[in-house]
Amino acid sequence: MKDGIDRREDLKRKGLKNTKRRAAILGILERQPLPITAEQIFMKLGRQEVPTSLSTVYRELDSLENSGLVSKMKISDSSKALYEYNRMIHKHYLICLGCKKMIEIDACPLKSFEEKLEEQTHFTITDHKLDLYGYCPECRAKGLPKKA
Amino acid sequence: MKDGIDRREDLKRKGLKNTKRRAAILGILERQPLPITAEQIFMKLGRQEVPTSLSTVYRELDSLENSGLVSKMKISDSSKALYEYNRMIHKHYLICLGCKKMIEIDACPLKSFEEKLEEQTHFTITDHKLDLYGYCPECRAKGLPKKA
DNA sequence: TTGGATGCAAAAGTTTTGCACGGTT
DNA sequence: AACCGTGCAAAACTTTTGCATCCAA
Repeated sequence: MKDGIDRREDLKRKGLKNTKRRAAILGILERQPLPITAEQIFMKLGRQEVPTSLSTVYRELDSLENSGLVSKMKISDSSKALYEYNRMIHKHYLICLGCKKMIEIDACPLKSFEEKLEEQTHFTITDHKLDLYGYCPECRAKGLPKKA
Repeated sequence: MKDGIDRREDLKRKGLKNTKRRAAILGILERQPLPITAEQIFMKLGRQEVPTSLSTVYRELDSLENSGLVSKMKISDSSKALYEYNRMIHKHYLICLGCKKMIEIDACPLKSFEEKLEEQTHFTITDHKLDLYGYCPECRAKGLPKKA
């Protein structure tokens, strides 16, 4: 976990001012093991006595994303975007279609696949998005997925 | 390419009425090699003299998706959803970050990876979402991605 | 005839923006 | 002082919904 000084360094390097709200948002994201929505951050800020408007939360997340400190993602076709602290570790998520719980997956099987595709398509592949979906043991025990 | 009779059969099997608009939307999607937005379908309908309200387009896409005839997807964090005729073929897309062109990829390297994950997590994995991103030869020639 | 399909307008939900003011450097 | 950050309200944008009417089976 980074302290205030480290955080100030991160921001300074990116040319961002070290404001109370910005530091609080980064701190929340750093302590969060899984991606969360802008609204969840907004509510946590309130509880931590750093009242912040929702529009500021979105604006901060946007600049933190542009500076590379935070990543934005969407799962499936859910409406709200999710944000996570960018730990610079490539990873994927396995998401339960029943209870929506997410599990972090560190392994990634795509390196050689991408190399093959680059040869075939002459694209330069820079990135990919992979999420897996299914049912966790608990939801299976509850009889999910429902059978017809 | 399916004709009107085949299309009527598809719909009937799903318990959907064979209306002019529904058939037109299915026809457009069938002829489309790549996923398109609701708005693009809306505009194509106008050009084909099947004027349709945008809300009906969304409603139709929703029922066609529920019946399994059409698939809905979102790429990256783009705002609009994309729809494609469900050809019952598992596939992925490689998307150029410069010009947004999409290439269909038929191969999928995830089967054994999913089996391993099922063992490790005790999830039942039913699906996944994989899109690849990069730059096509044309955009690379134009100097994309821009270097700092 | 009857229930689904449709258009229109309004609403919903998430995210963005204009503007005036406040805080950091 | 200069510039970025912030709150508030309003707007933007995609998608959904209520309701009256229409059409296919």
